[in-house]
Amino acid sequence: MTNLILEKLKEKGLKITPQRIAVYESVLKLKNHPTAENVTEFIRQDNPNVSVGTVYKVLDTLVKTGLLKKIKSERDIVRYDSVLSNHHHLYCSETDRIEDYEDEKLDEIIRDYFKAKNIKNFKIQDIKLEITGKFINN
Amino acid sequence: MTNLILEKLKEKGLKITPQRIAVYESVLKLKNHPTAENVTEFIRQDNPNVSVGTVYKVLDTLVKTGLLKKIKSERDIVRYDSVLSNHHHLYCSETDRIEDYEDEKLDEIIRDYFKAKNIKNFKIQDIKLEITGKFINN
DNA sequence: TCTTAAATAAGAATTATTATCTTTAAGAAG
DNA sequence: CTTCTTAAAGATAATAATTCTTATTTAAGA
Repeated sequence: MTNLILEKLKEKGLKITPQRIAVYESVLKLKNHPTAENVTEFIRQDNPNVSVGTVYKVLDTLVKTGLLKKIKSERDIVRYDSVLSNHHHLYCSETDRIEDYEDEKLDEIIRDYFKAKNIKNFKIQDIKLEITGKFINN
Repeated sequence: MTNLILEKLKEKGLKITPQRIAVYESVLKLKNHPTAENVTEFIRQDNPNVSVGTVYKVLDTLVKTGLLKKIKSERDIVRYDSVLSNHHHLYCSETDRIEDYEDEKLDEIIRDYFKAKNIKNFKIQDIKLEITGKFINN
């Protein structure tokens, strides 16, 4: 895994630092779209001396270079996503659980729909569905 | 307009106060999905003595009673929407502009799609599109 | 190995929001 | 209309998430 991370960082022309490796790795490992706090906590298990500011800065760098994405949430916490392929999110209406949802067929339907119907004054770059509801049986 | 506001507040069983009227009115008037700060600023033009805390509290009350909605944004600011009918949002990738986008036909297509395809372990309550891109010529 | 720009640590500062506590006033009851 | 009760507002302290600042350290190329 570390090799992959090193490669990705290099690919983006980023200086390789232990902090960057640790932050990137933890977002990859932590499944439920971690917050900056989640990441800090996780990293500090092995590496107690990383500073919070650094975590924020690294996360920001990774988002800017496209290695991570931010997730929209109605609360005031920003969460991060390491899945870069196009996908949507299932939001639980009762907890803060967020799951990925991939659906190529749906993407195609929507893409086609907007290809036919042009929105005036707006050039679409990306379309994401936020699907709110309840997780059942789980 | 004030009559409509009074009616709505009464309908929800809320005590009629000048602050509630002012907050509600300003979200209706301010088109671009205002933040709590936008609302406070706007209100204080006429009514310099409303406190910030009250604005937050009133906004919260209006959201809880269903007269307003919160809008998701990746930044740490919460924004409010007075349009209650089902609609989506166009997000500008370069500024913080957010516009409403209504499209019944699209809603129907998506609704039908999910009626056919069941997501396991998840009961859908609501689906919103966040359409990111650039506003042109404007 | 040396140099230098870039990254990190530590903690102060800022921003958005919430909580607390006292005062005020809306609206019901008489 | 006046009084009473209680919810709402005001002021401000507290908290939470994030950003900024400055001094120090370090990665990586010369």
